Amino acid sequence: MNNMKDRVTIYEVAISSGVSLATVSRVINNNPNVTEKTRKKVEDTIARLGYKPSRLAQALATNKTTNIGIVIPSANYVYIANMLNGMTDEAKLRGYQLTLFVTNKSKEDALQVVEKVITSHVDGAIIFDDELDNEDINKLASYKIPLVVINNQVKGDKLLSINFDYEKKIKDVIQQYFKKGNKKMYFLHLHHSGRLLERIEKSFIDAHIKAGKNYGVFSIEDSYRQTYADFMEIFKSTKSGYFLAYRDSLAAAVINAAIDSGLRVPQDIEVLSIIGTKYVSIIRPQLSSLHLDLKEVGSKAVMMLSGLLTEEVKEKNVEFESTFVKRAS
Amino acid sequence: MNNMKDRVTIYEVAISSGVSLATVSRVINNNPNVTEKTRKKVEDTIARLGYKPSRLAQALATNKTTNIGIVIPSANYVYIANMLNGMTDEAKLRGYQLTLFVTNKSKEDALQVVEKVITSHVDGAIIFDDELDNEDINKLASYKIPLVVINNQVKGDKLLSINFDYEKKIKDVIQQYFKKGNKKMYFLHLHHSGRLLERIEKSFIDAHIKAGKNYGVFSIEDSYRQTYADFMEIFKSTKSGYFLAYRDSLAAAVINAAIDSGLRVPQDIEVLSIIGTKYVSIIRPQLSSLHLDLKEVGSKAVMMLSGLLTEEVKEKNVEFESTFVKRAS
DNA sequence: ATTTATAATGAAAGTGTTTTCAACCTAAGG
DNA sequence: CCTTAGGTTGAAAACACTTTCATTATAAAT
Repeated sequence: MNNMKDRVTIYEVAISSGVSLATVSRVINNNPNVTEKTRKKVEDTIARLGYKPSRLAQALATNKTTNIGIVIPSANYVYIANMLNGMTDEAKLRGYQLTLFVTNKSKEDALQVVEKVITSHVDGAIIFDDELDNEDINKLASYKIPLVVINNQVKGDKLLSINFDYEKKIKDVIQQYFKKGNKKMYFLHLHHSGRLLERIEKSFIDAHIKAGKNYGVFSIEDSYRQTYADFMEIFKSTKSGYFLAYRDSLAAAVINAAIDSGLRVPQDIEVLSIIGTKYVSIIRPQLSSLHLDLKEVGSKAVMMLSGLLTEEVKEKNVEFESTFVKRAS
Repeated sequence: MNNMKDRVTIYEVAISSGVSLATVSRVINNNPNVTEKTRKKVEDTIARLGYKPSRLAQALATNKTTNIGIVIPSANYVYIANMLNGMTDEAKLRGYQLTLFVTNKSKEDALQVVEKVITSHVDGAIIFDDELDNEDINKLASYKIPLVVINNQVKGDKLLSINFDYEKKIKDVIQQYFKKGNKKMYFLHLHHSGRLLERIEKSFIDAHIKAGKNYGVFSIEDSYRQTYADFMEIFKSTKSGYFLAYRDSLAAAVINAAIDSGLRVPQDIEVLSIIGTKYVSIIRPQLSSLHLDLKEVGSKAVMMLSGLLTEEVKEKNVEFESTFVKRAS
């Protein structure tokens, strides 16, 4: 049995149902200017032949691909997976496909990604990656690619943005802590973590300077294993402190190292994970975190982009508010 | 300053450099049959005009998109994120883009996804989703879409496959346990978890029947929170057991519930996470698991598909071997 | 029955490339 | 100096659609 199908084209459908290409096209696109009779006829032969329009040819003709590009540093982070989850759901609802572009946190790759996005003919793109700077994003914009930019401080006339209030919230948390807490606070500085974290770090430092308080910064690798090892070392001498880490896996490294060093959480060591995923409550002791519904962010981003594409922009900038959730750490 | 660019076409490049479309095309595609002189001339005007070939038009003309479709149940699982990570890296290396198709574990969505993959003109697809059955996959194959199928028992002439040895390994683990362990074993049955888990469950049950041993099955939701709640209840009466859970977040639910119920791990309660991600060693007590490098699986899948596309198939079926890693649970 | 307005249809051009084939040019060989 | 072979080039068709505009068919109005 040879049921291999050669792609059937609109041309064959037209011939086979005795109408013109234009009419078939109208049927496909639900154009009302077709008699019920011919519509039925065409639909029948479409079904009989198993015709499926080529999105490629449609895209070329209409200059719309129904593809949207997603620019992220990597697919491997849980918080990004959460966001992707929201995006895929919303995209499916609205008939878009998602194409992934990952920068791997490298400037070189980021430049490549910009080129790829331009030549890929996406209808628009969502950028959640602060490896892309003003120049990159303006380049995309100059190619008339509608953009939603998440948590990246770039400016631009046409672009929509979503921002988080991490910097502000961190400041609040710190202020609050100054009143009651007594441990020295430490910020975990990550290399190549992007400008969001830099801004948060600045926020952290500013708050301390303003209050005339002492603080510490540890530089760590973006690796649970390495951070755990580092802190096993650190906790040989440092016996107390309040540690602010970017993600829950890094915060978990601190917490686990503390406990494995015989320190008590939160009596001796306190830990805050800035970006919390569902693992904050799986890890024991449970991690305090700034909670944000990343899935919601993802679907919001797609909604906004979709609005931009259909020229029904409702909000140009939305800010997501995170909430500080105090857990056992 | 208006630096908005209208897309410059190959036509304009041809005019502007005084050659034909064909020649420009040759330059773009590194066709050797072009004199250095004209090549230089064309390349200069390409640079000057900022011309970028339209991948859409190229795709239509060549019937190649350099896009590959990735079919997954959801982007939200860590093990899938790991695999995606391997895929994006390998795809970048080989010049492919990844387009996501998620089925949401619904048969209806799966059918839609099949249609979308067909009309999307991907060069090939990687399927890691056992919501797609023989019929679906044969349909894709009948449209001549090169396929790599991961952990899905479908048969097919042209398709490449990657499989895991979970069923066999589970059997081994159980046999081993029969020799030394004394707790009753329980399998955590997930609704809508797909046929992979069903096969593993069958493997589990078979092993017990064969050995004439007693076993238990708990039906759970695919949710950490719910599973945790369920087991807080279960542990009021059940005070010991060896629990096999599909993913680490579910295994963690059991372990946390056990500990929060005052039971000891592993003295009273033992837990095995079948699919382990990096969280198995973050969670305390650390989870025993079957270890598999999912990132590697992802890149292997892309390599294989890439081979299929360039007609250099080396392996038709590869089996990834998982290793049982005994940790503190 | 004739005119008029409107709805349905088709021809053809447009979308931005690649590719085939014929034509052309150049340099080598006689 | 002429022929020939080989490498370079361009014209035009092909890819699978959409869309505009002109034409034809249909129904309504006189």
